[in-house]
Amino acid sequence: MAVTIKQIAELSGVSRGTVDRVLNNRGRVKPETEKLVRKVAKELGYEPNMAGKALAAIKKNFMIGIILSSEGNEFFDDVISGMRQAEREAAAYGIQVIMKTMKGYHAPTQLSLIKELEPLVHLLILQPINDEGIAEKINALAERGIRVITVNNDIENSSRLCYVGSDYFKSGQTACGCLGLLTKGKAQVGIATGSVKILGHNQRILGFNQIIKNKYKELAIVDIIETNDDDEQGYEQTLKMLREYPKIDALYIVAAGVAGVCQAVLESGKADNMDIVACDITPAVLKLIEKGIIKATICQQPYIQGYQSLITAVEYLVHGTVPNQECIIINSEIKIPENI
Amino acid sequence: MAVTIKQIAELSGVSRGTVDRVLNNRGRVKPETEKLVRKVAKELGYEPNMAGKALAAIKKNFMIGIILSSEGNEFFDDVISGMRQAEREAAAYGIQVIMKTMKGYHAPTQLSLIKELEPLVHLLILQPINDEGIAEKINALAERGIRVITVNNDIENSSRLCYVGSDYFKSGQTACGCLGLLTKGKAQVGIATGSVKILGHNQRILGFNQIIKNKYKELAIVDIIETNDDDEQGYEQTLKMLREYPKIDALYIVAAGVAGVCQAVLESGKADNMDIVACDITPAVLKLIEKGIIKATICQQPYIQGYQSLITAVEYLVHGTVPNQECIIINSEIKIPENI
DNA sequence: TTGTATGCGTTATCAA
DNA sequence: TTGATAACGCATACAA
Repeated sequence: MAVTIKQIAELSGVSRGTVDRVLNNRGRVKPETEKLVRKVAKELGYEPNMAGKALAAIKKNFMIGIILSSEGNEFFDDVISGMRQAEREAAAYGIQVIMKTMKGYHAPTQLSLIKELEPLVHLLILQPINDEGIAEKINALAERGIRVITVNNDIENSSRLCYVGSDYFKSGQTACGCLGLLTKGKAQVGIATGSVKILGHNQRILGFNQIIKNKYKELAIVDIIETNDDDEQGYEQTLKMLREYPKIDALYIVAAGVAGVCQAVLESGKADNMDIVACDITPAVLKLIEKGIIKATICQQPYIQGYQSLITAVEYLVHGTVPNQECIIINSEIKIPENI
Repeated sequence: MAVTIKQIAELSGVSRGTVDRVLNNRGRVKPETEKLVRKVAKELGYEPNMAGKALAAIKKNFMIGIILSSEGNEFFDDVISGMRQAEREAAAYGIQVIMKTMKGYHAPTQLSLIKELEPLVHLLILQPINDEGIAEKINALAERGIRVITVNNDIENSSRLCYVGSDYFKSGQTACGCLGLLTKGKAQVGIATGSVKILGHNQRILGFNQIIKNKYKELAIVDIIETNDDDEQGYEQTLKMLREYPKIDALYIVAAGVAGVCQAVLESGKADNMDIVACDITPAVLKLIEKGIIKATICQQPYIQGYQSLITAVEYLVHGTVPNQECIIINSEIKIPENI
């Protein structure tokens, strides 16, 4: 039988209320009493019961806000599925969830969504735009007692409670590891990134580069183009790159626009001698994987990201659990046709 | 606000007890009353509150038994860690866990452990030995109301509640996919299995073979040896195989004995021209991966297996949740040095 | 500074 | 066949 507050109260010769005040540091307790209660609690090895806490938490009517730049980006479908699952579990605590979505990365738009949710919620899950104003807003919210959990992207210099998402640097390292194995460590590599303005994309390229430097010294990056996450641009830029550097025999596609990039490879007649590694797994990528055009893709488990971010929020509100790492890193997985 | 039994009772003009009897099919309710209550519950969209159930479950003093052939097999260290984590969470329901371990795969030993736990537990998590007597015992337990969850290995023709573990066939497919990419689809492959008597090992080889047949037709399996999960035997057998078939330039190591197998490869001076894919990630495998001797390993996420099996048990006991698939498959992950 | 009473939602027991 | 009531463990408003 697990130890309860009631037992501690009886053994200490005080009331349950007093034990509660001691164990939750609410003050208004005589020092000697406090000492005694703590001693008894420790001796018995008291661990608070989660079900009891959960039930009591219902009365607090917690509300969690979510803001995602998910519109028109199918990557987030799975993130949202994960959040929906976590939302069902949160119902046990009487916690409600309110989600706002936006399109693109316009900081003022995100700011106004934050202001909309601010008066309603006790905690905010945010896929932050990398902008000074957003960082400041996160800090301001924290001072008002509304903590922010960043999801999918992190934001530096802010007092967010934690970050839940992938390690972009490691994702890039993994991509390079795959390409190294595929090419026996010898290739002329072209990189198709989304945008040099997006932190995550750059971090992936940095990781990729680091492995080249330390391990695969005969992989050479000969060009980097930007797709702006767009198939059209990916197509045009890739065609140009392949014309300009005909020796390219490997590609690392860092972000979206994958279908366009691969279209260009096919039309250049180079598909047979090109090792391509991509990121994530949209329906478009899936097709290209199955056809063998893309050899491997590094996936960041969007469902888990969504699920874990909301569960972390619930734990914080209900049990006061602060995540023990500041960054909850969701592993990146290597996917090939056989393990999809 | 979520709907509660109390609200249903008020709106139906009956007591909470009656609502409980209806919704949990306990009988002893007048048909008309039952109909009314069900109607009201449906209209309000009633969903039972998990925290409430959890709290009430404490009084039942549930006990879960676990039996693992884990002694001397470090693969299970992570399985057990996952179980320990789930055990902490089970404490919220007042559920206790009792674990028995054994060494090797002697069915009578396992049977006697089952008999030891039988009078104590409400559910059993078992890593079953593939034996007729064990299957029968599982069925007998089910009839007495003690359901069994198989973990890591499944057992056919039994009334187990569900299986939690990897898909060995798919693991083999994935291994072949990796080897296909590494060798550009052309290689003479040697296979080092654990034992042809162990179901999981055979299923991996079947999966491997299926991908050869359907996709990589120029991969040829030239020999299969048994390590019996032992480094010594792995070493001897591999040496022999490499002498006999000097053309072998790829290896699929299906089970343990990895260090021995690789030692033989190194001593034959063939390491530089040998693409090796292994399974799981023990400290020995880790070293070989980091040295580049093993190019990739297919891991079955032991921690998740342990965690998920116990969580599934808890859900079943507390909420009566029967898993919606008969097999809860834990994904196999491809690991290379960069994503470990 | 401390104790008491009540409620959170579900389940079980006992009485009617 | 039903209803009333008391747990389960924790949190808190209010009384003392």
